[in-house]
Amino acid sequence: MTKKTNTRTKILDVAENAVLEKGFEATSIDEIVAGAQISRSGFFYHFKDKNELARAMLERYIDAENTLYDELFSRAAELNDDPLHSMLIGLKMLAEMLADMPDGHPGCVIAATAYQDRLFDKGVQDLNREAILGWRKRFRSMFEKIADVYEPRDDVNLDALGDMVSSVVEGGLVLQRALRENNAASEQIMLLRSYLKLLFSPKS
Amino acid sequence: MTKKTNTRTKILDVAENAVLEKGFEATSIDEIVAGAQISRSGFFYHFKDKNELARAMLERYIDAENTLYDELFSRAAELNDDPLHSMLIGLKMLAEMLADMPDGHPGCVIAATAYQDRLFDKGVQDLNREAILGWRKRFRSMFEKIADVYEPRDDVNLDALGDMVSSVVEGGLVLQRALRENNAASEQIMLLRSYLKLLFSPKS
DNA sequence: TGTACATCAGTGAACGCGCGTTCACTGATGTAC
DNA sequence: TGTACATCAGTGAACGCGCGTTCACTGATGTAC
Repeated sequence: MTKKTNTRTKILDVAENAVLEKGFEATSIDEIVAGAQISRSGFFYHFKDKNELARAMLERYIDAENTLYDELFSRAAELNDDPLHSMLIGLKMLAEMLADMPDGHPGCVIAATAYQDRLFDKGVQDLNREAILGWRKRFRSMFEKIADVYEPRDDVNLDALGDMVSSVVEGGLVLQRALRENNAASEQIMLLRSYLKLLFSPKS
Repeated sequence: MTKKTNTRTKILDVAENAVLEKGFEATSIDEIVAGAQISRSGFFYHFKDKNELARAMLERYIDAENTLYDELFSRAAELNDDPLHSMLIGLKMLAEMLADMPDGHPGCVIAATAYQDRLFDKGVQDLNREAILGWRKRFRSMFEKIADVYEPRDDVNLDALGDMVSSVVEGGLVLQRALRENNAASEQIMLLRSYLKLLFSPKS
């Protein structure tokens, strides 16, 4: 890793923490450069303005989340061949991961950005949208494989069901933040798991 | 209504719209007073500082949400005596209400505040927390009445299930905002409804 | 009914601080010949 | 191997604008006697 990517990463780390704590607008460049131990102009060497920082943060977050889902559900698929059971294992692992974070998951950059989107240019907003559409597609295709084996016990829109994973994660993290209860998000994911278990359980 | 409450309400209306669009910090007092057609000092006659505006906005939003839930679920109870079916009717009505809003629900003040909580004093954060705990209690007691009649088909934490209503609303609104699809929140509520239907369906 | 005073619902100008951004510059490292 | 030049990864000082907040004031309405 070059020196360049080192400093850049440090800026992004510091900025992400600050933005999750108090929002993008309320996070000053002064504060970021203090945390990253560079000068104000050092920041502008790496990012041409604050909007470009937002885009970079969001891109990095989305990549990390995608990598996490890839690893988690391919690991789950190794543990069980059945599409339903490997999905349930994956969600359990996701819930445990969230619960294991001592001070709770830092929260989701998506939600923080969504509620301040007018501050950003269209590129940042589209990034956000494309990420969620990507997760819809990912989970929808998993649910289709499950539905091929287990006929759903209720008539559901598979796109909406794909979105439900993102929705439950986002909603759970908002709750966790507002309640200051570190297991809120993890419990909501376990309820989503319970729903899928019932929805795809074989008819008796 | 006195002139005082008129102007105050107008300030809150303008502020709420602006905050939902771009966040609290990015909403300037200049912009609020322009929308409410008063002078900057007129604002400070009604609110001693920006933090007091945040508290008032949140209080008003929570009251409105509580009134909405009261009306909706008591209307649903009139339509069907059975606790499960009246719950399902109430959720359907909630989903329809969200779908009927032409430009989508304005979004949730709770989430916007939760992701900027370090900006506010403890009173504002506690208000947020108490509101969600109130909704937990409200829905938990409804689920208890249902569980008395229909034995749940899965072992669920009733507090978490009570939270799930808030979580699905919040998560759905985040999605709706990010996706720019006006029916996202409403569809997520219909999935929650589907879950409750399966969870409390009589064993065959 | 008249007068005196108090409160309400603001106005308008000013202040100072912090913010994002710019600009001229610099020392260390890399590359061409 | 030496020299010249280019690029990289920043520094430090300055700028101007917008922000939240204050303060002295004001005209309209309400209340006491």
